Amino acid sequence: MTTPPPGLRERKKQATREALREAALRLAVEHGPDQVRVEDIAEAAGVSPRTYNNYFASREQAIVSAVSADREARIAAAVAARPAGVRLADAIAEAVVEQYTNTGEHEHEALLLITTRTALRDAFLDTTAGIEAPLTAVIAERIGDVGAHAARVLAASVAAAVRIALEGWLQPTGNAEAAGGFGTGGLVVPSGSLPDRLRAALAPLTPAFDAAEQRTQP
Amino acid sequence: MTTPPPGLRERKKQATREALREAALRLAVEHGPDQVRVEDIAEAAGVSPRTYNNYFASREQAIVSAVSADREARIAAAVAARPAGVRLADAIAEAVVEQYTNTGEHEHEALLLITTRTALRDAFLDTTAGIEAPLTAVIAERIGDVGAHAARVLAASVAAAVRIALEGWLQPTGNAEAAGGFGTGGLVVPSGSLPDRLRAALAPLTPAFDAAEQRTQP
DNA sequence: CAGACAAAATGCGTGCACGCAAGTTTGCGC
DNA sequence: GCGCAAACTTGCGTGCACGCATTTTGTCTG
Repeated sequence: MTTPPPGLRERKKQATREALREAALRLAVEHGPDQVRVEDIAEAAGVSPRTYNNYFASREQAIVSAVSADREARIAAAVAARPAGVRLADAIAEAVVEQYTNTGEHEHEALLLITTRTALRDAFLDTTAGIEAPLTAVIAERIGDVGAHAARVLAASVAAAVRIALEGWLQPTGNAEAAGGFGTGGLVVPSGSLPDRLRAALAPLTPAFDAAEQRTQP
Repeated sequence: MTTPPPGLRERKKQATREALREAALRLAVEHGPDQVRVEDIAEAAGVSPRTYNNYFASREQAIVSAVSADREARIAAAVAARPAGVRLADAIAEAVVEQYTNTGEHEHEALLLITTRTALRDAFLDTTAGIEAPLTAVIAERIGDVGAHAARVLAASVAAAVRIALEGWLQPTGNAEAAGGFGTGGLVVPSGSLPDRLRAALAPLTPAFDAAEQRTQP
């Protein structure tokens, strides 16, 4: 289940993908997100515009993917790396926080950019959906095949929680009427760091994980 | 907090929206989903193509919205209608099942259509996101303001679960390798009715709701 | 009722996503 | 090495989403 030897074909493909990522982000930072056309990105990466669209389904996706890279796979690996003794809920929370905390200098600059445009923000939030599949796998491994459904649902819930945490974190200035049709009541956390937000968002799901875990190892 | 008297303006707007919905679905059924251009839908509804895009952000959204209509608001109302005695998790599960079960003749025809195109299927699944906000409101009302965060997360989890249930239900034929990188283990529910799927998807979240509910009413 | 004001409809222009049908490269067995 | 099949790239054409400026249409007030 390891990488056999990645042939030339695959390596070239990854190189192109990386070139597009890098070009997209760099141009967006240099000239502003709205002043960059797909044509420019493709040219900077040395491919045709049509090829660009074989790699990314939207302009925003390319820019954002330079930041999110392949966090998806790393989260699953981070969960699997935790000793089997710790509670599943804790293992996941720690892994998630860990993977969303490596804010390199380079990335921080990009995040500021993302905050400025709603389309970019949305694209970034959509990347959380990518962690569902890997998470489903590791969760299912813990709670056994009888909980295959549950694994899927729990993974999706985690993704949703992470999304919510990021959503609030990327909010430039605090605003009200965010929840659903009525003010949030007035006493929500004003801002908070990203790790705190992530932990807070994941906390409500803990009981569900505990229950799922206990059902298999009584 | 009731509807004062909805002016002519608002009524016309809803009429236009309804006309677009109806036209989109009808034309899609008649000529096939791919043979219908936005221009056709707009013309059938008696508005300009540009106006069409003021109501719907994509062609698929218009078609799908004829089915999903405003299930969002109805789900929240259905939850609120349950007596305060029943467990929150049960109230939500019942309300969700109830709202996704009224398969009118007309709707069933549309669902078959949706199954045939991936783009339509995705658009339909995306409608589940719309129930988050109303659900957040009703959940928050039950568990109090201290659980404002939790309400948001739980609502999103419910939406995710519903999405998963619908996803599986719309699958034309059973296929493997659906979960995350490895076979589902072999013993998942082959098909099942929609209500069953919904209940099964929501079940893993029950402990989380119980915990949230107890924290406020010990 | 007239005139001001807000909201929605419309026309136009631009960039984009993507299907399709070549053309080109890579991998592989002989 | 040779040639073939699959994978990837590219050009082209079409329909679409959406910003902007303008016109039309409710709505409110004196």
